[in-house]
Amino acid sequence: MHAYRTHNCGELRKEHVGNTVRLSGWVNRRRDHGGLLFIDLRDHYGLTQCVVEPDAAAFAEADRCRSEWVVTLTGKVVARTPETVNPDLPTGDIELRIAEVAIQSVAQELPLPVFGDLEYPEDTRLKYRFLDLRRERLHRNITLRSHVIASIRRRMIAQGFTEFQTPILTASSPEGARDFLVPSRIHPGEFYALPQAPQQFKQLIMVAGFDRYFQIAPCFRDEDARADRSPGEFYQLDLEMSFATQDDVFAAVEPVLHGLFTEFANGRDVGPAPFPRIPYDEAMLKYGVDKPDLRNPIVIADVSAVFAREDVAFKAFKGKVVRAIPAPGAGAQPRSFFDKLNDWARSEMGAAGLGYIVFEEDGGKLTGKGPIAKFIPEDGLAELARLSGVKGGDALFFAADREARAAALAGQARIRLGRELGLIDEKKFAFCWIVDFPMYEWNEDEKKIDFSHNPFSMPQFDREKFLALSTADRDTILGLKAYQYDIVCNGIELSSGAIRNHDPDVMLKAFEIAGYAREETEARFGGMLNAFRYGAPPHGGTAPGIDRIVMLIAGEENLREVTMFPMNQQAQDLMMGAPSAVSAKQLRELHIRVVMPEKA
RNA sequence: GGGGGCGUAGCUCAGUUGGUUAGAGUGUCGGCCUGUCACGCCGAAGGUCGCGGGUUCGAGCCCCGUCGCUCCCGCCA
Repeated sequence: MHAYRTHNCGELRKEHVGNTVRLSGWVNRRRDHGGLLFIDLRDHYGLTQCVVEPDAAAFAEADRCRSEWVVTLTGKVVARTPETVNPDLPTGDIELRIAEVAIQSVAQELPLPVFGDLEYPEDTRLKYRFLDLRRERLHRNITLRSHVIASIRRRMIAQGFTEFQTPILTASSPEGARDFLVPSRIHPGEFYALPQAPQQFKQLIMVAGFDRYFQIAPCFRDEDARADRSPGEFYQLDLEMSFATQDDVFAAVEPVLHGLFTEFANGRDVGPAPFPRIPYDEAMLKYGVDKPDLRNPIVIADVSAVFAREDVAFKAFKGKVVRAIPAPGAGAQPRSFFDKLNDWARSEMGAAGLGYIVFEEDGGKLTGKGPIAKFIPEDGLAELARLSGVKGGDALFFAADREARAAALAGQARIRLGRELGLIDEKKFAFCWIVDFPMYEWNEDEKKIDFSHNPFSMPQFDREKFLALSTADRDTILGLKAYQYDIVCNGIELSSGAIRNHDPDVMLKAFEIAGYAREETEARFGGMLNAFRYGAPPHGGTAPGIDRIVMLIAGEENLREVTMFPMNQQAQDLMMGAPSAVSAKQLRELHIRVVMPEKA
């Protein structure tokens, strides 16, 4: 007989009755009935009830066992009597009659119980991650993550993509996020950087003629964490295609994501492919964000013209962009509902307020109630209702400000209203592409033009005219769109991608517009720029976030619930104790001297 | 860097206007129990109330500071 097990803890059924078997696992639960002792033995595969009586030879040893001890139990499989069958357990028809007990490992009193499904504080869970991972929820999520990644690999390979690895120690690149730096021992004063993404490498792979690349790629960015943003590191399904248009990329990615989410939908609805394609400008108008949750039926309308009318006397909105956010059925909400939203807009969004009108229908005629309704004549109200699509019993909220701020406030109000009015269908995955992102944006602080997203994207503009642009063409430049797109699901940005700029002249010009001298661009992106001078195929791709995909499929709101060994919000690994100080010898070898920040 | 929330037994939490010896559940330990599967019953141990200072006759509770965790803004594809 095998030293540890003949079967796993989720395996035994009626047909095994009469067999002598050996199981190993953790003591999930111990129930001592005096004349009878039950031990539920747990492993990765399941749970098996084991039982022993006081007159049995193995009783004394079994009686010592406590929660989370690791033990090997040997004995005969017996059928349970009909009234003691446990229908909730796959192994519930049988039990193991313990004849032999071998204790493999004992456990101290647990800082985090494995049994049960109570919530525990994050720091305890992170410090004792190995215990938390034994618990059903995390164990299931992490296993799911593995299945999701396996499915992604299958689907990508089926679509003709080839997986390649790219370096982890590479060069710092100036754009985007802060880099993690690794000091060089051999080259004093010089540093490697961990890749923020394999962006340049995958473009070089295209130049090298490999045509369709993918990788489950680790990415490193030294920025602050959020619930949907792990500190430091995360994984992307990085992919790139040669001789591909934007539509080709969409056509390659849609079946992978649609198929993947359908495979793991578990009763949830996955909207049909092709996914809706929404231009960035339209998204900002209708949803007030560039990552709209399309499960939320609310659509924002621009009603600036109504408040600009001479017969509309509401001064606070004059000369401003006014966005209207319909709140279906909110007419039935108490006054406090409206006050709360107004308070939220003032305190958290820094807005002047969130005005509203409650619409009532009276014999086919629409009337308005609320603080600002009286400033608007009857046909003005009708126009508001027409533009926003509200009807009797609905409320209409207003965000008034400069355009960007009005859009942002309206967008956040839309999210809040959707949630609070229960308009979100939780059993749905709503995908969309956001397309035509602006190439550049105005940096108000530094009074200069910045790349608004990925600097390697191809501008949607005639090549010769682009090369001829000058700083005098500011409005044209800020109006430029790029072949740059995002995939969004349920209001979460899953990925961004682009058709790349593979033309060295256009690239140098693109950087020049953003304030990088030609020599500087050559110095910083020389590797890639140089490659483009030796025959570069037109190419493009994208990189959906693996962690966020798993989070959506697992129905979790936090990345730590789908990450095996996550760091806390302060980017510390509480289990391993990272980051940590290193020895003086290590620092000397790396030619590094530590200068601590001065205490304020 | 800034804002919100939280911090009381190993764990989850309660603790009234500031008032005797800070409680419950769970876990641990001991006793009883032959069919439980969140077993049941009895008992015991277990607390620098995050830390420091202040106000007060008296502080878990009020004030100031500080530390930790978390959510958000800034930052970030």
